[in-house]
Parts: sequence; structure tokens; C-alpha cells
Amino acid sequence: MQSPPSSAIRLEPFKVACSSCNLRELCLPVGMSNQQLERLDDIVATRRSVPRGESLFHVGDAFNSLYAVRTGFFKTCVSSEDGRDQVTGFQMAGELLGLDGIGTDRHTCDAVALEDSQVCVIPFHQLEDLSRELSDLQRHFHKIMSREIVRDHGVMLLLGSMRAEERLAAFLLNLTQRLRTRGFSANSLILRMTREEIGSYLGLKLETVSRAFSRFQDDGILSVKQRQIEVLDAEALQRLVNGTAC
Amino acid sequence: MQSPPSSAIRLEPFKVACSSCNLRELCLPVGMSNQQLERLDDIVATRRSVPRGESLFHVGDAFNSLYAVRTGFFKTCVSSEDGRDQVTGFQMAGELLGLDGIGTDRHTCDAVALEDSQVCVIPFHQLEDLSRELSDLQRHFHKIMSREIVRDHGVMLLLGSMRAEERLAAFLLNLTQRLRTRGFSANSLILRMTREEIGSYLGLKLETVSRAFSRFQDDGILSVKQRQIEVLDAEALQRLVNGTAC
DNA sequence: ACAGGCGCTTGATCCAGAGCAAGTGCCAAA
DNA sequence: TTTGGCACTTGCTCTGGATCAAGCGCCTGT
Repeated sequence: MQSPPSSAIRLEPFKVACSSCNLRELCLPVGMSNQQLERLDDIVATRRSVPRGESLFHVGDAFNSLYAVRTGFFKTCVSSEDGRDQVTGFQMAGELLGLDGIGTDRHTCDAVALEDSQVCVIPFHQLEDLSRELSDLQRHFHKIMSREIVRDHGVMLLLGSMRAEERLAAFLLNLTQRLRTRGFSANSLILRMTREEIGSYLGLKLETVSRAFSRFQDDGILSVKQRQIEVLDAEALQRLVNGTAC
Repeated sequence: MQSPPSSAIRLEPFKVACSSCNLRELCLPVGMSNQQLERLDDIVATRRSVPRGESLFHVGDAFNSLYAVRTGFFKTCVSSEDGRDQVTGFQMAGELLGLDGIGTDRHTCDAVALEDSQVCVIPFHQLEDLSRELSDLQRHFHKIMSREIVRDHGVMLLLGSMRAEERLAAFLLNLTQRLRTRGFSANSLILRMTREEIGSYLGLKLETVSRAFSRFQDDGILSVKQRQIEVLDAEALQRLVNGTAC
């Protein structure tokens, strides 16, 4: 069950500090005082680089740490015994990876870097120890887990009841929303994933995703040049998600 | 946003005790010592009865407590602005409700009793306080949240990549598995939910669910009499889920 | 015992998205 | 610069499940 240590693993020796990280308003430290942040710095001691295409962890790997994305972009995917594959999420800077492993002490999904990425390693048992001391940290960690559950429910709603174009619209709005939070333009984005990965996430085939992109372009909602997307009419996307545009 | 206090609310005045509950091996107390259990008893002080068809909480309700199902059966559902509805789960004895509310201090789904039910009320902030003292409790609570995330990923896999009959087979196997854990027969079960609710959970229309049941009956996999189901060939269900039966 | 209604089944038709196939465009390696 | 391959697009056909419609059966309340 144990994967061989990946050649991708590179531990960075230099000092890592949540307290001086420009993601501290997005990441695990949200809402913590400087004093508390120093305690967190003590346990988040290492970073790890993951080149594009490599895995941060695999299904079945022993679970020891959570990972906070510092730079780059990941997908997580689960697969059934017979090889069916499902992308369960895409993670960008400031988001946590590895929550799936807590329940069984083994990771239950693969986390794959979609571009050269760097993560902060958060040894989980130390995080638990520290969160017994710092109630702000404890509370925030619980909120992060809960929000992941709520996010998953949103994806279920999407998969269970939306049509192809509605799904893609919801996906694009979600992406631009998260990019905006990170200070990027709300209208221009570069997709880090293939049509097939988008399709897997949305429960569609890659051809259907491609056709939906083309349709959006024909309708003047998007400009699509391969993975370079310009959102020309965000309200139209929103109307699609709301089902108003039928 | 606040729902009026439901006529369904009935607080039970008598003593509640996790330490003597026959669900303690399934529920929040898993793995706790007797001494620790007494501390938990102190905060889980009340029960609440929820008659069939009534809600334990609604979307938008203030979040204060988690609820452990003591008896009965619930569904949780989310809905989008335009009224699309999605059942996100079914909960039976020993399972927790309300984890969705932690992230925003508001519930993000409705929890509806599908039969007359009783839940234990677990004031969340007291649970957080106590779990800062009892690392076993803390660890177990984290595992519960993580498993919920993993469960949700499984549902995404189902919704994203399985065919109708495979979905129903997976659903039935999951139900019988959970019933078995609770000491019930693995082969005979009474569904507490309608075809429409099953369909919503599985991303199918009620007619499709009904047809799949009929098909399973024709194939000798199930005996179906309305909501009374006999599993005649569990291996066939398993093969369907594995995709082996194509 | 009876009536009413809801939940369920089943048949017939329709259609969104899957599946298949061919062709294009872009990037990377030789 | 050329070549190969992968990602993507697009057209055509097919099909699983949705939709529409009719009828049945089983509770529940009177």
C-alpha cells in the first residue's frame, strides 16, 4: 500500500514562517494573533516542492501531515476498484490538502500537482496538540473542515441536478471567485487543468466540456483560447447557474 | 432567515447519559474511557424528539449544537436559489448531524426526520472546550469530520461516474452495511425514504429508481415489496458497483 | 368499511450528453 | 526546422435516463 518515496520530494531547509506569509489571511492562520502565529511557525517547519505531474500523496499512503498550498495548483482524485476516476477538487494557494487522511490514518485520494507547486507541511498530531492550547486555532480548523463538507454538498448538488452548461458555469464562477479572493483579475484566467479533468470533476465527458466552452464563446459569454479564458459576461454565467436562463 | 421555533421541539427533562447509551460504540464516545465519558455526559444533557416529517434544523438557522441520532432516521438536503433540491445524506442511529453549520455558524442544509426520531443535543462550544481537555475526544471528533469528507467524495464518485443501476446497488450495499454494523440483518431492510428521495440522493428521477428496483427484482437480485426490500444476491450488487457485471 | 391521496409502477416518447471518429493546433524534442 | 504527440474541437450517431402519461395499491383518516 505504501508508495515508494517520490523523486519529487524536496524538503526545503530554510526557515518557513506563517507569521510572515502573504497567505496568512487565507490559510490556516486566519484570525490568529501574532503570538499565536509564532506557535504555529514552530510546527510548520518545512516546505515541500512538487513538480507538475507529480503526486503530493497517493491513496493508501500513511497520513501524517496536512499540506497548505503555498504556490501552484493541485487536483485531488479518488478512484473505485474498477478504475473509475473522479476528480474531487482543485486546490490553489492557501487551501488545505490531506483532510481525507485523518479518518483512517491513510490518505483516501491522490493529490497531483497541475503545475510546479510548493506546499507547507503541517504535522497533524502537532497541530492537534497545539489546537488544544489555542482555541482560536482549534475553532478555525473546525471551520475549515466544516466548509470542506459544505463545499462537497455543493458539488453533490451540481452533480445531482444541473445540466452540462450549468455545471461549467458554476465551475467557472467558483474559480474566478477564488482567484478574486487571491487578488487576481476576476475576468481573465488560465486553466491549469485539461478538459478531461474538468469533465471528471463535473461528471461530464471531455467532449461535452469542450462543446460547452464553444457554446459560451458563440454566445459571447466567454472568450476561449485553449486554456486562456476571458469572462465577458459573468452575469450570464450566474443566470445559468440560477437556472434563470432557460 | 430564522425559522420559527418548531412545534416539534420537545426537550426531554430526564437524565441522558452517553456512558450508558447502547450506541456508545458507534457514536461520538467511541474509544473514550469511562472517566472521559462522564465528562461528555455533563455536556450532552438533553434529548430532542423530532416527529416524522418535521425538521431538526433548517438552512439559515443559527448553529449551536451538533445532534447525535439516538433513534429514527433523517435525511439532509441542500437547495440552490432556484429551488433545485439535493438530498446529501441519510443518517441513522449513532450518526452526527449538523457538522455543516460549524463553518459559518449557520446551518447550510435542512435535516428532516423520515420517521419519529430522537436526537441527543451536543452544544458545540462545550464540545470544543471539552475536546481541548480530552485528546481522545478531540481525535475522534476530527476523525468523524474527516470520514464525512471521505463519504462525500464517495458520493461524488457515484454521481460523477456511475450508471443508474450501479448507483442504486451502491446505495443499497451502503445501507445494508450500516444496518449490519447496528446489529440488524444484512439481507432484509425497510426503506425509510421515498423513491423520490432516493432519486435525489443518487441524481436520478424517481421513475428511474423504480425501474431499477423492478429490474433487480426481475434479475433475482432483490425482492421488492414497496419499501420492504430483501437482498437475495448481495454479490450481484457488489459486482454491479465494481462494474464487473457489464 | 370506505374514500381520498400519495407513493409507486409501467409504458411510450424524447433528448441531452455519451460515444465514435476525423481533423486541427500547439508545444516539445530531435 | 521538422516531427510526433497530446490536447482540443467538431460533426454524426446512439442511448440511458428524463419526461409525460396512465393506472394501481396501500396507508390514513373519517
